[in-house]
Amino acid sequence: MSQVQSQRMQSMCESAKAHVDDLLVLLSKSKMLSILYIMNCDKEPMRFSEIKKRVNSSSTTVARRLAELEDHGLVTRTAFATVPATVMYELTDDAITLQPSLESMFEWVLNRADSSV
Amino acid sequence: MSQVQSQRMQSMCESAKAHVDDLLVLLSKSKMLSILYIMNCDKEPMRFSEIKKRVNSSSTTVARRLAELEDHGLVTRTAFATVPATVMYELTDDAITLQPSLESMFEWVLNRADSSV
DNA sequence: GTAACAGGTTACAACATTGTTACAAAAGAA
DNA sequence: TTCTTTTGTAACAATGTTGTAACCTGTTAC
Repeated sequence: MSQVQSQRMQSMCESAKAHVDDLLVLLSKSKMLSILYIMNCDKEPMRFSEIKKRVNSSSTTVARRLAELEDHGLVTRTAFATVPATVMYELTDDAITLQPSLESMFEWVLNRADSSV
Repeated sequence: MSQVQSQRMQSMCESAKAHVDDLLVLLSKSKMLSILYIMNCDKEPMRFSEIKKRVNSSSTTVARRLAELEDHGLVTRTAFATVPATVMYELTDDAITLQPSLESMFEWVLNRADSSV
């Protein structure tokens, strides 16, 4: 850990610790890392059905995860009045800054999964 | 996503996908990222009580997480016959290769928590 | 003999999360 | 008119996870 980070850690007030925990809880929810990773691969806005198909989970869970991401300002939701409905989800700039970490973490996961087969 | 990764994704057999999911589920368990991060900061072997204190969780949960990490070959557990007992946990080389991702992810989390106060 | 310590385990009740099923809206196609 | 589509939501039972409280080991100190 760098000295700057260490100092920041130590000087952090309770409310910031709560925010850190909050974010870690968010990121630790089921399928959350996958959703963020998938959306970061294709930088384009993505439809609900496409996300659902790629993470291979129920509508309920995907809808919940996307709502939580929206609540935290990590995705934007845009609905188009087509028939049938079209809804696009897009990562915010803040979420995009998480990309290097995600990519590096998934690379580790893929390598480990590979070598364990 | 790089072309190499993309190809690896597509050519992955079902069992590898299962391994990926397994790892993502592991990493998504409560306190797991924190434990890995903390142990990666201090590279030294760490005592159970120290880990427990730093992640601020119950013995039960910390013990469960450490056992899961050991099962996955990400930490080693070494018991010393001192009185009272001393047990040291240490990241394996494999787990240490996850460090850059973790550090970068926690930096993102800390920055976001900071700016949301 | 009993208190204290680290490092747990076990049982269990409370709580959280999941997927399933049913439903809805809106409009164009058959 | 009814079917189809996408994008969800609501209710609910099943399942999973958590912390708490009690207990255990082994040895040294009182």
